[in-house]
Amino acid sequence: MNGVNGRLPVLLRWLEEEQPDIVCLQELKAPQDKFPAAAIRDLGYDAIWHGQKSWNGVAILSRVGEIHETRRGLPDDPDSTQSRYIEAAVNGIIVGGLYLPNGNPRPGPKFDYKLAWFERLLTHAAALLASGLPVVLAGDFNVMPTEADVYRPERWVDDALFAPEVRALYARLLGQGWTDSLRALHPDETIYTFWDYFRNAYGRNAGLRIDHLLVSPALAGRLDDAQVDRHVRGWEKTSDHAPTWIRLADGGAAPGSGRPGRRRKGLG
Amino acid sequence: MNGVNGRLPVLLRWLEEEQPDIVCLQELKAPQDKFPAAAIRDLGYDAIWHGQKSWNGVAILSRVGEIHETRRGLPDDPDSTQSRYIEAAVNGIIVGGLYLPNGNPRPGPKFDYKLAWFERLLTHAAALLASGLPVVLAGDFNVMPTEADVYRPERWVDDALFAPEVRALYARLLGQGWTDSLRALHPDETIYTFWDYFRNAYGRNAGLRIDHLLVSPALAGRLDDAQVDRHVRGWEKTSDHAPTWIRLADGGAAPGSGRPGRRRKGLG
DNA sequence: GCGGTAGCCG
DNA sequence: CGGCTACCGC
Repeated sequence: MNGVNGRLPVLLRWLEEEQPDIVCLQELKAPQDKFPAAAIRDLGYDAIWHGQKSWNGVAILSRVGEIHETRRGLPDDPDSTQSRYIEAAVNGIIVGGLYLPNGNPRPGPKFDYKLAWFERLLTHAAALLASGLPVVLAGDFNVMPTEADVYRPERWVDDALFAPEVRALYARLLGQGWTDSLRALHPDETIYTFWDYFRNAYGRNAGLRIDHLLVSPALAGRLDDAQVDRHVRGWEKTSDHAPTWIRLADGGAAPGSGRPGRRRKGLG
Repeated sequence: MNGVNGRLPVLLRWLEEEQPDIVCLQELKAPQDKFPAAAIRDLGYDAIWHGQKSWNGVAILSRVGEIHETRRGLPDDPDSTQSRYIEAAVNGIIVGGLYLPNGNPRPGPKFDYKLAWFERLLTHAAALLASGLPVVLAGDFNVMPTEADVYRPERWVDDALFAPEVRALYARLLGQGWTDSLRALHPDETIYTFWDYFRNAYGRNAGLRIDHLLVSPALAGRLDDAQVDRHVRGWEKTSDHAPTWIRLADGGAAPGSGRPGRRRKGLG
């Protein structure tokens, strides 16, 4: 979001136009009591959120049934001050919304924190997989997984978003059995989810793919579509991230079976 | 203006709708090189301005001929850091655009500065009158001249905008021979030019008349109309002041002669 | 309340 | 570049 209140008109417009079923938001940049719950509810969305003054902040919205929160914060996190993870059962799926630390500058304590947070995520993700439940992990991972996911890879090798250690952690995560939805459905496409505000990055399409929707094996076969609402990045007063989403076929249906499922998960 | 860049859409809309001939702006709140000259020129206005970072700042615009700057700053001002006065000959008239210090709190150094600035203005105004030229002094004087010019006078008696010393200075100024255009043409009307942003002041019409257009004797006979564009105060993202303007009959014509003059001076 | 500033962060 | 915080001034 880069500020849920500053972007509220953009969020509401996107919700109205796209009517996503379940939404994960990151970077609310708002304290707990400044989350615009009323305006969101007016569009028919239930919401849970974990706010924080100035930084971070994550939320889950749903218009397809109650949100049963399962956790906020990763297990064994020594720093409970940063609101970066929220998880809930919605409509028979576990949804984990996350905002992984940026980690710059590298090296440094922030980079170390990113690695430690990522390790805790791996541990929790393994537990989620072990449960056998249908799970989506969605959010800003602050990692470009491969050279295909960044406009000029050579300029990013020393950056915390593209560092070998970080890419290795992402690879280990996928190695657990998660499916990177966007890449799975578009193996050879240039896909970006983020364009920074400077130097006309969006106009030049100098972007990054750092927002990911990982699905557990129980859901991989139901992946029906996965896209980025790129045009939203061109709106006035918009976030530097574009909404990224998947559509899941109804439980049990095979992918490409022709009929789009009703369930859909976006993030912004 | 309360920020010429933050209010640029409002300014441009008002210029387009009303097409004033000559305009004085106060409280630009922009450094010299951040004045939006291009956008203003695109509407057909020439401009001179004296910017200042964060505070004050005055400008004169004209669409009726060249602006021949005659001074910026009052004579003998020991503090050249505050941009509060700009003066030019335009279309045969001397236009002095001013932003008199607010002066609160009273007593205090800011109040003393207001009195000193006002005294320097009196001295310069006397010189202008002595010249015999047609002169308009226009701007935010930060004075309600009488009890008729403020919503609840009793609440303002200790305020720097209504203090006896300040009203006395304004009375001395008028005593030199200037005509307070708005009051001259509307002796018994409640006229406000400013409504603060708090407590729904505009909705309650809890306003002040602090923006004045004083004309020299050479122009007093040509006063044709004098009004406040009150509705502008109701626009989105608008200034706390409303544009205030006079219309002058063509040189030599008597007031109320039936045919409106072309010349008009606004301020905002 | 609503401008402007600065520093922080990304 | 553009959120956030905080402060300042009116």
